[in-house]
Formats: sequence, structure tokens, C-alpha cells
Amino acid sequence: MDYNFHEIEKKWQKYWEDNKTFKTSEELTNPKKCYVLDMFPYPSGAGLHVGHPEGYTATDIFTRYKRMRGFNVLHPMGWDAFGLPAEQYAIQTGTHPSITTKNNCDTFRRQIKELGLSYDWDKEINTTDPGYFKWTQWIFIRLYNTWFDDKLQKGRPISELPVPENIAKLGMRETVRYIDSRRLAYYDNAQVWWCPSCRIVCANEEVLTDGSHEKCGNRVEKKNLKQWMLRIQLYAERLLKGIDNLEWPEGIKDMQRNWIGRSTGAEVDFQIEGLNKILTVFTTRPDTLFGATYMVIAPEHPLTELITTDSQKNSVDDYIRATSLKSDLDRTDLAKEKTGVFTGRYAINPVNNKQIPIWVADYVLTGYGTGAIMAVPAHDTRDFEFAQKFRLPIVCIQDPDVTDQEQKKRIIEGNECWTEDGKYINSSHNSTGIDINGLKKDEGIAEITRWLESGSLGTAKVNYKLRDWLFSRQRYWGEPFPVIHWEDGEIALLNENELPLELPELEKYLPGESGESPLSNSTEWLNVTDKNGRKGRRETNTMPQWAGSCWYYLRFIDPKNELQIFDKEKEKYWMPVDLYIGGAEHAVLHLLYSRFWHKVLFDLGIVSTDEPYRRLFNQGMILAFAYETESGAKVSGDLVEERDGKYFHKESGDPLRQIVAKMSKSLKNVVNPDDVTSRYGADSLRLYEMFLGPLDVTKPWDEKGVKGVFGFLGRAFRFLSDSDNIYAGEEDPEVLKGLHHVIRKVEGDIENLRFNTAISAMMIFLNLAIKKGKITTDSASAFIRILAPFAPHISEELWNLLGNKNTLAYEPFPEFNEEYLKEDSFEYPVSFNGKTRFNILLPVTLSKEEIIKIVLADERALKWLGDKSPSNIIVVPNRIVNIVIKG
RNA sequence: GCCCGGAUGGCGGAAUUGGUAGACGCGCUGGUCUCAAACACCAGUGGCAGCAAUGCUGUGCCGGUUCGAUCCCGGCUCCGGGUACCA
Repeated sequence: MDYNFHEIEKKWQKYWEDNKTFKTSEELTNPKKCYVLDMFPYPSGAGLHVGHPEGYTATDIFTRYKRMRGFNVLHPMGWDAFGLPAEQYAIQTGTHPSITTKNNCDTFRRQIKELGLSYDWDKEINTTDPGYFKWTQWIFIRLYNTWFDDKLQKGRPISELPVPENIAKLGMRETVRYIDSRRLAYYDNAQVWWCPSCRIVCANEEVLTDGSHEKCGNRVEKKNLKQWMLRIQLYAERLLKGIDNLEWPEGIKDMQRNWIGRSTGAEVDFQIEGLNKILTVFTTRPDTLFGATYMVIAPEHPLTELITTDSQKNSVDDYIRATSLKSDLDRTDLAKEKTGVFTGRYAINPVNNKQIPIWVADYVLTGYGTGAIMAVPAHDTRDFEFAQKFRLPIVCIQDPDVTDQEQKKRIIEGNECWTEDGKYINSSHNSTGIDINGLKKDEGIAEITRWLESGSLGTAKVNYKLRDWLFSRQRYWGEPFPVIHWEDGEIALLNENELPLELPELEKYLPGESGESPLSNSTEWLNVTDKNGRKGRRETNTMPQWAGSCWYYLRFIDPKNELQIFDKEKEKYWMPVDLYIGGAEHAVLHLLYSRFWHKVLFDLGIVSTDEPYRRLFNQGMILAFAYETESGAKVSGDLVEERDGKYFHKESGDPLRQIVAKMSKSLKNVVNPDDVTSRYGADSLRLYEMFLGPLDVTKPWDEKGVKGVFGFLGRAFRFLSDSDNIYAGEEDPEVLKGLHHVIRKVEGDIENLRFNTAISAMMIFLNLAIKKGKITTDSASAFIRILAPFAPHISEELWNLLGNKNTLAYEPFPEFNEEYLKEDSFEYPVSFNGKTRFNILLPVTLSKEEIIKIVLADERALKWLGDKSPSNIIVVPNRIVNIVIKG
């Protein structure tokens, strides 16, 4: 019978849909549960590209396998549908984003269904649905009404926040201000990145290192705007610690750790000479205080103006003005050349009471630590550069652990910077009583920190790079904040029963140039009056796209619940997510934000687990071939022709080079899954995406490669659909061994997400079966069931042809039997001095001595030995024989 | 600069983590079928030498450990990702 994949795939997709084959069981009694989640897509207008099915197929194989192993499976799909493209389209065409969104979702859903993915479509969610974002707003209210108890390291309801007496005494206004200062969500005047092209603020994380906006590629600027912020910083330690117990790729864990950027050190107070003020610095190296020869404060530091002496005022003001004009891009770009100005003022080094000058320089950042540093040029490369440029003293206080005497000399003389360990020198002082000479770094840090704390000159301190999260955008197509700004300055949140706060209809979607959201155009929606006649305006910013994706995995559990965010029992049953697969581009932001929300919800008793995603896996990107000329100019795919395996420009005839690049519209190398499905079928597409290589690496798409798996499926179908090849009775021992081998291989490979080798093993088995010409019904049945998670349509059809009436989706996955895998002989490779010379088939029961005897008696061994005798013979049972000959 | 990956035939990739390098697939070559092509099927296929048996060589480069190294150690080169004056 011919492999008519069109018909087969249509038939079974209809069957699954009609029978709701993949509907999640609402019985929460099966102790074996498995929640398998894909990173849900933003439904763009372009439709699916071949990158999407990669992750989706992987999770689908995993879930289909788990179902066959008796697990109760939750495997949902939905749409992260708020976002800029739909809004930009609305600006251009006037089409409401909800219409665009709906159309795009319909396309995505159709395409995904055509891949035969076993989602429970009754669980579908859409972040733009008021029934969904009602609960996003609800969580925002929770964040607003939560404070972080530093002692307990836990978020608690704001009603439980103790207000210090000295603040309560100051009255209502100060009390409210205090409480507001502790809320996890706060409204603040923030210096923010502004993208003039998108007319939107961006989170720090959305600005690339070259100063461009991640979304559009245009330059961003700094701007001061009142914005909503989330105090993710307070959760830094929890977020960091939580990483350790996760079954995530180590690389992703490292990225999150680096992003949180914990560093331990101390805050040290320096008296400012001639002012009754203290300048506090953060340092990771308090042990190097004796080498601190100057200090630096950031230009934006609040004390800068005060510290500056009259004589230095002009030059400092000029410097501050110059840095404020520099974009942050320039500031980091010019990292090589340090700049700065002396303030005219001195501070007192607490370890030796020495006067040290205070400088202003933009290599010190306002946002990190205290915005001021003590500079130890001998032991910090940045300070060293600065000191060299401005001829500031460089005092070495560590005898470096180096063997090179020349280098040692340079370091001790202050001509080279040393940041590694060494014994302290020049590190004692009579009047302060401190002496760490001779100690090493770890001891020195501990000793000085103890000394600082005992004299109340400083404290041990932990700092994090992680910044608070800028949580508002000047956009229409996002979740509205459930917030009203009253004319008297009060900020009030809506009551839960007023949710969802929906978006108003607009005529114009264009945001204002100065940074106000398009929502400010909607006067009817915007202006509110309370029952006392007090006037107010709604918050016109909307939430960033991260908001909806921060908690969607929770809503999938109970998507239609109108009364609660989800049913508590269901949450308890399904959480945590057992396997989460998506692109590595979300390694930091989405996963960190999401973990943060989850921890807050956990602290408030809303969810039952501390972490949302137990096991994470990142699929690699799928690249495509592209073409460039000899000079490296890229050529659009439709202008390329192939002749004899070489590539030429269709118009100019110039020879072209084949390269591998990201799929992009401009290169015209985007592969549309629909094209592949129509030519080879969904099963082939699925199989090929998995066969291409390991799931986690980037790999190039090669259309020709699909033929390989298509051929495999075709052979499988023609062989197994022909009843002449299937017989009842005893299986051939070789086939039986092969079958159990492939069962074991596929089972292990699915658990470890190594689908490429699983497919290869199935190919090997099929080749064997075809060579033998026939297999038993039992073997055919088992083979079809191990193929099913990978290529479900063809498997259902073959299962049906085998005489089964029902879907195989819940049939047991075959178990391998160790008995059939046992070998009674092994073909030993015999090597001489490590080089394999011949193979010899021996029973596995032989002892080492017997093996040596037989091998040495073999005439091939005699040939290689010649007249020499072996000095050593190594026998590794069922592995290898190695004969060592000296000379 | 720092952190994390990676480098294996013409190509995508395998290799039980120290034990026969190149599984499986693509491509290519030859053959069967066909008027021909496509499909399908059979055989071959790392490189060099040889009619062949066979030999030599071979996992980015240099060195080391080992009976034995794609795998471990030291030193490089190149490529990819992340991050960047974070004190």
C-alpha cells in the first residue's frame, strides 16, 4: 500500500479532534502526573516558521510517551498575544489589534493542529482575553499589596508591615509614604531608556549593549519619567539560591547567576575632611584599604556638589555637564580612556588616617553599590588605569604570588596591577592598631571586616547587579494597570470586583511624542470621578509583554475559572511544571521575571511550590543556508541557482558561497512548515526536525534531508501495511534482539530528550526487519508503538491496519526484556600497542586466561608478534584485547 | 576583558563518557526497473598507495598522562552564545 500521508494525516487529526483524544483528565487521583509546557508563542503575522515545531515536537514526543506510560498529562498551548507588532499594524491601517491578533492566532492554531501536536485545546489561553488579563491585573494588585520581610526573606501582606514609631508619629502622610516605599510595586520617577522610534520606554534588559532597542534596532535615549517599578532586587538572594536545585542546563543557570550578580564585600565609611559628612563606599576588597590612594564618586552622586570646593567648582560642573550629555553608549564606548576631575576635597582613610583626594569620574556608576568607591590602583585594573593617567599614587600592599621576579618587582614598585592573591605588605598602622601584614587575601578580608565592624567604620555587605524591574510601557496593546491617580495625589488601586479593567476603543493608536501612552487620548475612559466628586485619571501606561507570560503556566491549570485565578487543588496537583522547553533567548528575562512572580505568589500562599519550572530545556536555533558573493555581500535566496553543486547569481552569474545564517525575510531563506507538510507530511516534518541533530544545538535546515526521514516512513508504511510481511508465531531471534534493543534505546533517549539517536535506532531496526522480510504481529505492534510518539499519524494508521479499533495514544509503551538482549559471544577487537589488527569472535563466558591463550594461538596474532614476545596483555571483558610489545 | 558552549568525512551528525572512530541520514558513484525521468530497490563510499590481499594515515593545532585518548591534563587557534568600567 502506498504511503498516502495527506489522507492519513487528515483522517487522524480529525479523529483526535472529534474524540477529544488529548483532553486532560480532570480526575486528580493518578499520582503519576506530568505537566509539559512549551514557551507559548507570540502569534506574529508571518505565521509559524520551522523553529516553532522544533520545541513543540520535542514536548509532544515526550507527552505522548508519558501518556503511554500511564501518566496523567497536562500539555496545553496558548498565545502571548499582547505586543508591539499588532499595535504598529493598527497605527498604519487602523485595524484594531484585537482583530489582527485573532487572525494571527487562527493561523497559528491551524498550523499547529496540522503538525499533529497533542495539545488539549480546551485549555487554550490568550493573554489578551479579558478573562485572562483580569488575573494579571489581580496579581499586580497582590504585588502592590506585598512587602518583603528581610528577616524572614519572604513577601508578606502589606497589612502586616510594622510601621516604625518615629514614622507613625509624623502622621498619616509620612506613614503612607513609608508603606508605599516598601511595596513590591511602586510608582517612581525613574531615569529610563526611551526609544524615540517606538515611542516607548524599555527595561534595561531590552537595551542591547550597543545602545539599540532590542525590538527595533534604533538608538535609545535616557529620559526621566514616572514609571511603575517592581522590587525584584529584594528577591535577588531567593532567586539566586533557588537556581541550585533546578534541573536546568548549567549554562542557563550560570547566566541567571551572572545576571543577579551577587558580590560580597563591605561598606566602608570615609570621613570627608572639612565637612561633617561621611562618604560610604562599597568594596569587595576591604583588605586593600591600605592601598586606597584616592576616591571616586559618580557624577550623579548626591554629595558631588557639596564635596566640590569653590576652586574646583567650574571644572567639576563642566565635567558633570559633559557626562550628562554623553549617552550611556558613549560612556561605555570610551571605556578605554578614563576621564575625571578632582573635587578639591579630601577624605580620611580610616586604616591609617591618611588624606586621600576625592575625584569625580564616570567610570563609577550611580546605580551600583553606593555610587562611590575607594580606589586601590595597585590591585584594581580600572583604578590602575585611572591613576596612571592622572598620576595618582599607586601603593602596592600585596607581595604577589608570582615566580617571575621581574614581574614581582614591577608590581611592588606600582608599575603593574596585581588582582590575584599575595601576602600583605605595608598593611599596618600604629594609631589605628590594625595589622594584616603577612596574611593572605581571605584572612585579610575577614580581619579588616571584623575591625571595621568593631569600630563602627563599616559593615559586611552583599550587593547585587540585578536592578528593579521597570514595569510600564507607553502602549495601547497591553494590560491596563488597575490604577487611578487622584487629583489630591493619592494612588488607588481598583477593587478586585472591578476587574478586569478593559482597554477602551481608540481612533488613534499613535503614542504621544513626549512619552504618553495612546490611552491618554481616550478621555471617556481616562477620567473618573469618585462618589465624593473627587476627580482622577486612570493610569495610561500598560504592562510590558512579560506580564502575561510571567504566570501563564498557572492559568493553563484551570483556564476557564471565573471565580478564582485557578482552583487550589488543581494547582497543587499539577505544579510544578515537569518539563519546560523553549528558546534560549528567554534564558534570563522571562525565566527570571516568572520565577520572581512565582516566589511572591508562593510567599502569599497562592501557589504551592517555590519554583515554577522543575526541568528546563532550551532547543537550539534552526538556521538556514544563505548565499554571499566573494566579497561577502549577501544574496537573496531567490536569486541563487545551483549548478553541479556550486552556486551562482542568477542575474550576474557570479559564483556564490553557501553559508549558514539565521532565517530572515531579507535573505529570503525562511522555511515555511506548511511547504514541508504539503510535500512530505507532518510526520516527516516532525521526524526531520528531531533527526537534524541534538535538540539543544543550533543546526542548519537542509530541505534535502527531509527525504531521508520521508523515505524511512514510506518504507515503514509499505512494509508494515502489507499483511504478507506480518505473521503470528515465534519471532526470529535476531529480530527479537533488535526489537528489544530499539525499545530500550528509544525509551532512554526520550527521557533524555535525545530524539536524533532514537530515530536512528528505529531506522536500524526497520532496515533489519525489511532485510528479514517479515516480522511477527507482536513485533510490528511494539514497533508501531515506539514510533507513535514521533510520527503519530502514520502510527495510528498502521495500528488500525493491524486490526486495532481505538487510538494508540493510551496503549502501553513496550517494555524491553533484558533476556533478549543477552549476547553469548563477543567479537573482540585485538590490538597491538593500541592499534586494532583483527577481530575474533569468542564466547562471553571465557576467562581472561582462556582469552589470552586463544588469541595468542591465532595465526594473525603470530604474524603481528613476529619473533617478539608480548610484554603485557590487557583484556577488558567484552571490550578489547590489547597486546603490548616492547622494542 | 570575563563567563559558558563548540570544532569529528563533501554535509547534518553517532561513539555505551578511557576500549574497533565515522552509527543513522543526506549527497555522490555504479547497478536493477523505465523509451526516458522521477519514485523504488541493490551495492559501494574518510584520505593516500595498491588490480588485490593489505598497509599507512586520520576526530582544530602543539605537548603530556595511559597498555590504549574524539573523551583526561597543560598550552594555543578559530567559531558561537551571554555579559561588560558592577568596585
